[in-house]
Amino acid sequence: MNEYYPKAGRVILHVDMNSFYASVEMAYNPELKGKPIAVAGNPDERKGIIITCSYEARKYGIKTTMPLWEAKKLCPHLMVMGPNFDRYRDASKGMFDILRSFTHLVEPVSIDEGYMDITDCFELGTPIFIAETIQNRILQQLDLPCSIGIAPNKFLAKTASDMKKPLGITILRKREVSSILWPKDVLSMHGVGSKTAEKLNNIHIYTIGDLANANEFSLKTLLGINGPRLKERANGIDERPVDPDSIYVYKTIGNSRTLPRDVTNQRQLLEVLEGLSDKVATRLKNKRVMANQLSITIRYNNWKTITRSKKQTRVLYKKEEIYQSAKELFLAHWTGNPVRLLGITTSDLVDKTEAIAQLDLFSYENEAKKEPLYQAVEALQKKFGKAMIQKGIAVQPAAYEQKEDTSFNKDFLRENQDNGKDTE
DNA sequence: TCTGGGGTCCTAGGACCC
DNA sequence: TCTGGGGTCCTAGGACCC
Repeated sequence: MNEYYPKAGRVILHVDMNSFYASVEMAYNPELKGKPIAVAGNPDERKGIIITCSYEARKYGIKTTMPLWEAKKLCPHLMVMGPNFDRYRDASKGMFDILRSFTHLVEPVSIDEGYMDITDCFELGTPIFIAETIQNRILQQLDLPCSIGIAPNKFLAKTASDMKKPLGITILRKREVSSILWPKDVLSMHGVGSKTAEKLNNIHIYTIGDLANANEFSLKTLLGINGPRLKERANGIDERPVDPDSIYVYKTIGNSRTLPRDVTNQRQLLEVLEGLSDKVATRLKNKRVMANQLSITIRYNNWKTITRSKKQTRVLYKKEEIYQSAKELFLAHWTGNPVRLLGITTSDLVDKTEAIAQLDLFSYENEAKKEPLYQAVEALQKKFGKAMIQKGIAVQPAAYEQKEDTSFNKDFLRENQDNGKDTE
């Protein structure tokens, strides 16, 4: 058990951009301000769903992931545009730069939200003052609105930032949890989706308060380790630290594509896989990582989705290698039915320099150590002392091809076996 | 002419090892 | 004529979030 002192009285902010993509579009083109606008995919490519919409559009009942035609029915004069991801990335960078000008303890969780630990920032002013300053600066410098939650931990800060939108600042203290949080529907809780809510309802847990006071054992049986964790959160307990480095740790990198039409032609599907391989390879390269695991996703036209994965024997990073591996999996598992979506995801990622170092270690050092010559030198060193016998980089890669041989070396080997090296 | 694309974390079963 | 109990790795799928 390592000693862990939960920091007493942390001050955590959760900064959440309001209808981010739509707001960026309005900042970019101010004529859109005050109008019902939406960012959506192209319906001709079967991607016609609402990605984000402005507050004016929300008044009509338009929601994220709603099909475009449905949104148009609710609001015929809705202004729809395609996504401009470069703009959103730039705006996101601008926002996080502002946050980091207050403290380095900033943890981005997505393109438009992040946590800050401002416990030690008292010299900058009170938490509310800091939050107001951040909000004003983002509004003035980027013309973008955000909401901020202030609380003693991440869960409460996240919950608080959700309570006033747009341009809200909300404090949620732990002692207010029972009066403010407990009356709410469990489904409204962060981390509880429709499936979990349904399970909870089945055992007569309907509100966050019900969850907070539920039997821990029943929750564990029902939801696994997530059960007790949700109960803790419902009681306002959450000791996760704000980790500014979490964004640098990539767990998976993947790309997927919904095809404009269902495809049954194998050649066409392989072409799509090739394109995806190219994208994934580029992203691996940009992030300077290599992958030990690759999985493909096939979604059929009946919406049935399968994933098939394979642990790799060699680290992947080149487009060709990724494609070969993906192709193999695809051909082994594709039923021949019409395909709606294809995806490639790489995981078990390792830092490129480390991966290369490991490769080198494997191909040079380990192989070298198997070399009779290398072992002979070691044996000599043991006998006469390292100072007397220079080892250096004596073994050339070409020497690997040598047959194992020479009784001369084996003698040294035998001598060494008695030296009590534990095997196994 | 329903239902995007990027992720994280967890579970569960089987293989395999000690 | 009997078969325990860990642990880890691999694979597939599901829930959830923005």
